[in-house]
Amino acid sequence: MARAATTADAFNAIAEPRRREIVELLGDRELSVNEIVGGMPLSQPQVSKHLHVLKEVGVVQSRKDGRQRLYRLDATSLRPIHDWVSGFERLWNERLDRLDSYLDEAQRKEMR
Amino acid sequence: MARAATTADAFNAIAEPRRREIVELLGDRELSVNEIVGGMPLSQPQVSKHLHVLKEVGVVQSRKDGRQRLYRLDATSLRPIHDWVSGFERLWNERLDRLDSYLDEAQRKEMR
DNA sequence: TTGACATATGCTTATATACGAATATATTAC
DNA sequence: GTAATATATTCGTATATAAGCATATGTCAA
Repeated sequence: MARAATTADAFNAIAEPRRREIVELLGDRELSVNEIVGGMPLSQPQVSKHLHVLKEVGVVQSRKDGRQRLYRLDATSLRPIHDWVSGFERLWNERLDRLDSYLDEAQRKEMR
Repeated sequence: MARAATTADAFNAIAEPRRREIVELLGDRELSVNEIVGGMPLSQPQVSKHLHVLKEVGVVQSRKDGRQRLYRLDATSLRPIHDWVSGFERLWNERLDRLDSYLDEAQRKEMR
């Protein structure tokens, strides 16, 4: 089996640095494709392709406006990622980390 | 050019669902390879390979213990992901979202 | 040393990119 | 209709998996 498709979920779509850049640009406001192209060193076709991927996983939405197509971020799609990572947040808190180490050690001793 | 390597950074390493499962298992405590294998429907070689990827990006660390090799999560490696996604957290807060829409609209009108 | 156990590595295959370049498809203006 | 602008799609290529299977490496025990 090959690697999961970039369109499999937001995790995969966002793994690509360029797509994260695009998401960042859209964090401020709705943008046309060309505005995005102007904001990063990437060709128009590449931007369109990345937008396609982002749209397929629901990270962005688009609407027509004349001959432009305006894209905007749908931040709720990023929430699963946030939730998943947040589950480990306490582990990188120094104070709790020390407590954890203590508890882990105690648990390990107990299991012997 | 091909897709970025899974070992490029934590974003790419974590895009793989199986690797996220492994990370979740390690969230509780240090585990041996076989303990991980027992905790998910994956062969030992596959688990070892996934652990290799996770280790290369610093998501896990390992130490020898007799003929076992114990892996543990280094949660700080997940922090960049948390930080990046958190930057958009306010956007999925309903109340603030409405305010944003208002401000965006006002800004767009202003720019015409 | 031999054997059993734990883990890592090598090989093959099917598949999916990301980019570049060219081209196709709208949509508006003249 | 024609040209110009904005965006999407197609094609070719180099590259990188993830899984399955076999096998190598390492470590302890008798």
